[in-house]
Amino acid sequence: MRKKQSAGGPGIREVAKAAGVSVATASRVMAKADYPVAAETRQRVLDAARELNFVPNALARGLVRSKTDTIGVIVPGIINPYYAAMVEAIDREARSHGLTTLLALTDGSEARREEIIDELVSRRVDGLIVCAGADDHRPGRGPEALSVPVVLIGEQPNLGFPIVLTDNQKAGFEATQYLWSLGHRHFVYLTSLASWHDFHQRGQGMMAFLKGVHEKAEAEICDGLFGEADAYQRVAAMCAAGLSATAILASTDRHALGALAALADAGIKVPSQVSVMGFDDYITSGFIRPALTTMQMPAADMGRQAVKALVGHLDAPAQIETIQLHAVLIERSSTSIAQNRGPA
Amino acid sequence: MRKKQSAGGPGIREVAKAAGVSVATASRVMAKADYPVAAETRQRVLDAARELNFVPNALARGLVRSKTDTIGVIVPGIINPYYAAMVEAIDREARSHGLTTLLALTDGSEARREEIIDELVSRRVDGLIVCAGADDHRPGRGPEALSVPVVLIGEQPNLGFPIVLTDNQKAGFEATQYLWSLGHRHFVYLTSLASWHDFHQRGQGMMAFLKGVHEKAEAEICDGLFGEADAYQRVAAMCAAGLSATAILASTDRHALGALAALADAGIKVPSQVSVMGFDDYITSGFIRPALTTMQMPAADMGRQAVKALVGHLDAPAQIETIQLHAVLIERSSTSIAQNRGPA
DNA sequence: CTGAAAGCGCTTACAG
DNA sequence: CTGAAAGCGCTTACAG
Repeated sequence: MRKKQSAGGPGIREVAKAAGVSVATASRVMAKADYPVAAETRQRVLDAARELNFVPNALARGLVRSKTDTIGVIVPGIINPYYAAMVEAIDREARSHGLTTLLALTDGSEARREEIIDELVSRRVDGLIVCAGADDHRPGRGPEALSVPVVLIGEQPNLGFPIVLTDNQKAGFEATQYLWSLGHRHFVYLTSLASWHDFHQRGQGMMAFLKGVHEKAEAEICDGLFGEADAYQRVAAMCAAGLSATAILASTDRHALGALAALADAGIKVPSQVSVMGFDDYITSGFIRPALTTMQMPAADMGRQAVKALVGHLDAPAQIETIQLHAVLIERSSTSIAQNRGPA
Repeated sequence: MRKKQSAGGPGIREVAKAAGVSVATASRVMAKADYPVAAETRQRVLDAARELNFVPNALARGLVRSKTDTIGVIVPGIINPYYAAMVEAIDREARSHGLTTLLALTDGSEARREEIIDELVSRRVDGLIVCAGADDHRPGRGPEALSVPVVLIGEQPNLGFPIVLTDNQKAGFEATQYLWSLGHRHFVYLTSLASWHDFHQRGQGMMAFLKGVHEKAEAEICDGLFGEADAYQRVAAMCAAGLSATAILASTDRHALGALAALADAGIKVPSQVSVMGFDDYITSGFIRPALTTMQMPAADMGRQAVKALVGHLDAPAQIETIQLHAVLIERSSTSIAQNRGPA
């Protein structure tokens, strides 16, 4: 490379020249607000930079500093409002720490996830937040194989990193306990596959509760459901065959929505004939009728906690910790006739 | 800086040394799959790289190439499924062109948007996709002030860039035409502020249609609504005061959802007493009961088109073009009693 | 097919 | 408070 590139606008050298200072001084003014530089000199540099419309090259800066002030965030996707809320919270929290978020989507593929990690590491992110896919099983690389600090969100096989979790089992336990307190003794649990950690653990919580009661209870597992449409069809089929359960617990509001539609189309009244309950509390859930009772999962909070943990690690390599959060029961009219009105 | 940094894993120099070749050759093997290198030499480099767990430094690479194979994507947020779908589509399309997406969120602030542009330019993205906020008014910088190619998505004041648009006015026109064909003559349009371009134009389309009919029609604008809750309260108030309109057109499914809840709580039957229709077609909309008739906006398609336009510009500075897409009417049971069953 | 060397645009000890 | 210069880790004309 023997000749100067002209692309990319003015560099700090042009700014220095225009201000009549060395590039070292120009750099100090531009990059370190508190570095002692004579006020008048500083102003000249600032003026020159503005004049030339100077935008510093973060690539060069990152290269020499071995630090980019960025964190990589890996999620399966953002169509799912659960991850969308998580990502927005991460972005805000990161920004408040002076960090820029680099978001990457895996589409739920573990292979893609590993590619993405390399991609992000090659861009020299200062840290990584990896959000679990629904059924991540292949462990990723451990701390020794990765050159950046990592914080995990959600159940996943990677051991040895700090991790932020919501107690899904407890949430399932409490949801069932609530339905039980309403008098329900026959349950259906709508779920996807046992490999989907969160959903599976919610189901485990249900079973744990039912195992602890000293009264006869029935619970059917209806699995293999992936979206609203699956849930709709399976519940419609149950209704056609004669639904004997009085409570449907859905592993996510998405399944609950499909179930509610199927029940409505079959002429079954909710909650007087059947109660329905979900997990997540999507914005939608409070505005459908009947409004959906649900266990609100703290997606945004998980995101925030993960950033805080990561920033902690960046400042000083900290202990491997597990941060445990909890779901909150939001009671609405799909389970309780006392809650039949109001906007949410 | 007098001493070597040890951070960041092995560099290409270590790989070259381990393979017994020059860094030039190592670089060629790692970065240019088609560059003529002796097969055996190539293999030695590849082996050494794997052995050392070499992850190339994208910062250094970008610095020397003046090219990062990244595009910056600026959106207000991703909680809104409209933008979430757009961003996912952009990410996939970009990846298929070998580009990585850098996503940044403005929270709807024009000031943040401009900061973000600088941030992204400083990271030397190869191009930028700027998705309009609901009421972006302050024009951003034009092509002459920006050193990267830009493609816009959605109505916004920036002139001089290629732009991908959906014809909101036509969508509003067609929605109204459809409701009219069902016999409705008295309409309410639920919207936010006149400054929200998309919503405003949908309303303009409604008015345009009504202006063209030779029969008496009434249309009320109900504005200042921002979410489901606002729509709920306003429609609830209308119901309490005696609703005289027979058709409610909501500028977004979110408003429609609030309206449906208010109508349900007021005991007003949809669609037999009042028809409700929205825009966007969120996944939810097909599963609520009554299922929501809506104008499906091609968010994903807009994203894909924007990437294609941007890639075109990258390859060869192209013409300033406007790509116009269209909404699709999805008829469901909230307007038509013929459509009262089924999963979607 | 391969290598030596310049250079991308910054930051930062080091030396005033 | 300021500057000269080395160096971050790559890529790429140039010259074999």
